[in-house]
Amino acid sequence: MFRTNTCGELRIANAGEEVTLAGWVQRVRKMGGMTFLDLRDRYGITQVVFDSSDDAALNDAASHLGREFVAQVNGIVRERESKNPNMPTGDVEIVAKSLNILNTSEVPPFTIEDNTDGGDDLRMKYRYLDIRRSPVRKNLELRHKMTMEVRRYLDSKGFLEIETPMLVGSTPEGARDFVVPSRMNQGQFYALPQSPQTLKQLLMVAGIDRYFQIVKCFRDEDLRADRQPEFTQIDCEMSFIEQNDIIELFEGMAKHLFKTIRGIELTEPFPRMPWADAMKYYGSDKPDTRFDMKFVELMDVLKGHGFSVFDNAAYIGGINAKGAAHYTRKQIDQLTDYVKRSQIGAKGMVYARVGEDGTVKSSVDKFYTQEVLQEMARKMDAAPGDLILILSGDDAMKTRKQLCELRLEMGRQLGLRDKNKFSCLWVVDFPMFEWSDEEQRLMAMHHPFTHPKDEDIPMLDTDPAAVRADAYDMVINGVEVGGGSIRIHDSELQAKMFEILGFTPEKAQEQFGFLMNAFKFGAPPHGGLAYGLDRWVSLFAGLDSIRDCIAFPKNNSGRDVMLDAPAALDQKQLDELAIALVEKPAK
RNA sequence: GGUGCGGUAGUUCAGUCGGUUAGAAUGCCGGCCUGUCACGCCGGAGGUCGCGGGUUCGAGUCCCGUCCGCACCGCCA
Repeated sequence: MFRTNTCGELRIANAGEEVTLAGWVQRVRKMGGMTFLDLRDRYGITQVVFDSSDDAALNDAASHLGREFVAQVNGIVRERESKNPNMPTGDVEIVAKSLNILNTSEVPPFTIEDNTDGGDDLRMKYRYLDIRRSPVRKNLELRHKMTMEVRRYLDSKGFLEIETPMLVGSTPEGARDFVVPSRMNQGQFYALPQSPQTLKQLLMVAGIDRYFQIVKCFRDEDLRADRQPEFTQIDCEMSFIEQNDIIELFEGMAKHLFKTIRGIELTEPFPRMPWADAMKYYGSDKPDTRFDMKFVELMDVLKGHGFSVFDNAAYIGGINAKGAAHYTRKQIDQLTDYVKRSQIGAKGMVYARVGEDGTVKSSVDKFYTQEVLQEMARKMDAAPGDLILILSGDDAMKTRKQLCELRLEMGRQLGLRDKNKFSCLWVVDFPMFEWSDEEQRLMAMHHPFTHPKDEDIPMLDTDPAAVRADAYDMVINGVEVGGGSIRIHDSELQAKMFEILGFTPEKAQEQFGFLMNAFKFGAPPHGGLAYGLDRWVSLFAGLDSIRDCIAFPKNNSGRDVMLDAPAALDQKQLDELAIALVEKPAK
């Protein structure tokens, strides 16, 4: 037998047993006449002891082991003379009888320990070494456990897992496609799916009724800490349902995951917040509701008192940072600089402290009487010790987004964004469309197959920008962990949607004819949802970046630094594909 | 496409106002050590200061360009 046990399982009860372990050399401690070896595998670390008074040659061999050598050790489990309470196997050690070096190793470029000395770049280049570290391995284990629970839950609800193709056609709308040239159809290209959206709808037409798939999706857009060019969705679709059915079923799945993965029992229904409220009170369609600090509009209180910045503003809004009146001038200046950064773009920030005696001291005292400031404080629900921060601007939506950034930063500074606290909600009633300045047309906010709210359908002809959709996002701690919608199942309505989106009937037929044709053959009412697996795992693992729960992620510029991909193709391959590269013109 | 921060020993970093031979920790190599577990002690090796140009008597340090990494904005139905 290659090994009788793993390096994580032996306990005091095993004392006296003869065992064989195999693993990697974590560390060797040479004490002269005796040598301690920490042997590591996926399951843990076990100490092996070599004693020159028992076997001098064996002790010598052990003392020459290098880090990350692969070794097989046979010996007797013994209770330790001095125990290590910090490790699960710390009560025992293996008294070595034999040592077999299965492979040597070069010195690794960074330490294979929980707190490695390696930087991100280096860890990615040697990801196979990084994954030997338990924090990374645990994230992958968590991910595995989550997919198991997802399958268990959805299976119990009658869902079928069905694979859809990775090589599909490119579609307009939405993100840029990754494209794959076709050798057999020269000059033509597949696209990798941004999501199996239309295919799962066709499965509904096919009568599958409840479908899911844990599936890779591809979007050729710039990366972020929470965005990879390939990512995994838990993609679901159901027939003969209403929005509420979907929300309840997938809220059930969220609760199942919280319970089985994090041991958190969520009993209350998740709040459902209309999109308009999310924007009004949080300036975001994915508010972090772990803390309150809602926006309060202050136009009526602060406008018209001779402070020209506010007098000319289209929006004035404040947040109440409870108990933050102790903020120094320097801290407030830093906050001002924060919101004035080009990424946020506020022009300035007004602040007001509520003193212990209840008086309000602001940075714009010369424009406002204490009465006005008191009225503002009342509106803000401010108590002694609170700090009020106010932004204004001539574009209400932009100013709200700036205030949103300020709110999140204050939440962070005040320690209100605890990674072990979870606040879930549904954001519902998204707008159907949003205006694109670049394209000079309405674009689908969710996607072109989203069903408008029944009561808003008449407005498709009169005021399409005001139409709301049967679309919903699940938001946890300010992270959009999933979203979906009721779909259009009527070819007439779908055609109208394409028309509003600026498609000619010919173009719509060319791009989405397969879907509209399918709808002519008895498409059932249907809808669905997709959860972002990477984001869920990151949230449960308390990670700052989804990269940490992906075995082999891409870097900031979409490169796999381990594989050194993407890379140029051989001329022969290009010729087979009939692809000619264009020299980039010099700048 | 844009903004910010970073790039110095294998690794993580420090390096003052531009000034002598560029440092620390850790890792690595050698020696000592029989109860260590971040073992300890002694000794040693290890540098294209990302790359190119400029300013200067003199550049790791200042300026310009460029490459790479990270975070963010745009973008991401």
